[in-house]
Amino acid sequence: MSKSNNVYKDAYNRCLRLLDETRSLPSEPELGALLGVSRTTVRSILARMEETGLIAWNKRAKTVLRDPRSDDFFPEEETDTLAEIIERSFMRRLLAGGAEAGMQINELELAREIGVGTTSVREFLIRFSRFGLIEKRRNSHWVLKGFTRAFALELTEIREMFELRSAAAFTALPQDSPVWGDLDRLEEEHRLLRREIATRFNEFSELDERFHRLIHRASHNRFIVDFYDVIAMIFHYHYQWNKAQERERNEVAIGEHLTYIEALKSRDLGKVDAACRKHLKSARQTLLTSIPESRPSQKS
Amino acid sequence: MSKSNNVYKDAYNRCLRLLDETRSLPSEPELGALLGVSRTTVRSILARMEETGLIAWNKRAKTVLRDPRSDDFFPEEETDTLAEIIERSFMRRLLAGGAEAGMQINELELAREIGVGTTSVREFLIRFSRFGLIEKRRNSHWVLKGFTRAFALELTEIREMFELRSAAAFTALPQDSPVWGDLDRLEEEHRLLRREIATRFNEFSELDERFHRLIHRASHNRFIVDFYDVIAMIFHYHYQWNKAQERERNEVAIGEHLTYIEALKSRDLGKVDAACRKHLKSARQTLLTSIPESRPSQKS
DNA sequence: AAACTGTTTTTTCCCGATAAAAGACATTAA
DNA sequence: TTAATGTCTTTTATCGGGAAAAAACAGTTT
Repeated sequence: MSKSNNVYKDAYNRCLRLLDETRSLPSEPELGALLGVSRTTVRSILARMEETGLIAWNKRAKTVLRDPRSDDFFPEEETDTLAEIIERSFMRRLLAGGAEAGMQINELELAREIGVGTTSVREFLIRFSRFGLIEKRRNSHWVLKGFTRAFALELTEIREMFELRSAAAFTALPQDSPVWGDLDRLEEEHRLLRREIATRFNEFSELDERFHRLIHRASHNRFIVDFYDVIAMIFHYHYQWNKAQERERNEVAIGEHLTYIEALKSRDLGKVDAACRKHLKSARQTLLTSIPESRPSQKS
Repeated sequence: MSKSNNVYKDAYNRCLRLLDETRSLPSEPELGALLGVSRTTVRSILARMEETGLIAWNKRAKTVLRDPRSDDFFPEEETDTLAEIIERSFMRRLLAGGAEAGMQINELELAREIGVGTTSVREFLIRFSRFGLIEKRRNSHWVLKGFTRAFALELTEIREMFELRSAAAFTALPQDSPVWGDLDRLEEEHRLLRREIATRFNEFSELDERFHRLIHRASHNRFIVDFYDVIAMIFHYHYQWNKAQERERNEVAIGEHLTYIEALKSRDLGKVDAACRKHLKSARQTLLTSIPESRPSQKS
């Protein structure tokens, strides 16, 4: 067993949802493009759909025979990539306490615990290292630096630097740039979400990420754009971790975003700067309050 | 053959150089700390040194019997880590032309060409990806983004942002901080190098890196400090690539560094800002001129 | 009893192998 | 003659295994 077929399973599930909408499926290359997989995988999917009586498949004709039932779907947990599985396990350990800074990370132990090969764990750790939470000792183990107050401050310092610059670049974008349309749509989504905040408040984090990524992209700088991955990762887990006053926090953030959007649309640099600073300051505050204050270290 | 013993060979060579200086070697743990390896490796080294008649080894007594000859050393190329070997091969390909942006990178082919396993190549590519020169397509190959003008501009934009901030932080450091001593020593080295610039101009790049790292460290921000790895990597290969007017360029840079150091010591923020800006501007210029202007693309 | 040496266990690093997935080539239908 | 399908080849993702190196443990020496 060398490679799981999660790509196939995930694409299969997504393809099932497509079945509801049409009477017949498009061509193999088209389906591949739609699902983001190769034709090889598309054909495996079609083969199984034929087998389970979902479609009749003869060359170009792929007729839908029946609606998918819930037991046609592969279980959710089988559709995750190994990287996702490892990241989740790792972050659970990291956030579930008992993860003191300085603690060493054992590849073999992690691999055994998660039930995967060491290679995958190694690759994960290498990829993960750019988030600044772990560090490698030459020819030796990894060291946990910890999700500390210092980390949050360093992270937000860069974030503020980058976002202020991106926001300024944003206002300088020509009127016919498609970003203005994107911004209008995001604004609309914000207004919608605010109206239904009572029930949909947990949808904010996804909207938040799309909004900030749009702004960062205006920098046209790959290092700034890529850095948002670090922020997104931290906030992703932060949102899962810190549920205190989630509704209120998100409501406030939506308001700040709308002010920020207005400022961007006015193209008034002073206003943009102020709105951006204000929002980032409160974002930093929320992040900081969610960090469990570690006992003051006995000595330097 | 699963793992080369380059750690042992490299440490052995370094240990040989130690032999010149003393009549007897220190304890095993001490030697390990000195060479940065474990006791296991130290003992392998001692075992071989005894075998080749370099030392007499009996428990604590490790007496030097003769001076090492040049054929006692392991060949240089056997002391490199796999990661170094792969990086060098990869960068040679990248800089030796024929590496158009958009070209796809084949792990298997790279591994075969360099004569290493695919795992090592994969790990290298993952580590290397943070430099922003390559990018991974999900479930598929890597894509070369190319060492282009755009890359250099994006890199230097961040560099300038980070260094200006670090330099400002530097001036705010208390008088009793050890960095002022470090700075004095670096200044002395600069003066020395300037005096002997005619013969030692190629030693500048190493001094340059130490100087800028010292400044970046003052930011106390891991993301800023880590980003210098990207700059160092690019400049490392840039120095090997672009030898045009190396002496002149380095002489100018030394002058700029000295002004910059004076400014830091004066703790006058305005002066620091000006000196830093001036130096970074000329550094950017040198980098830009070394980039082969690619033919304007036929169409978007 | 502190610091060393001798020995054993564990972990890291790296390869080769294999199934999944992508990609290329050949063939056929509209 | 274009765009699909059918078939074959190559590449990627992942595992298990084994040597190098680190780390832990036990026994000695000063």
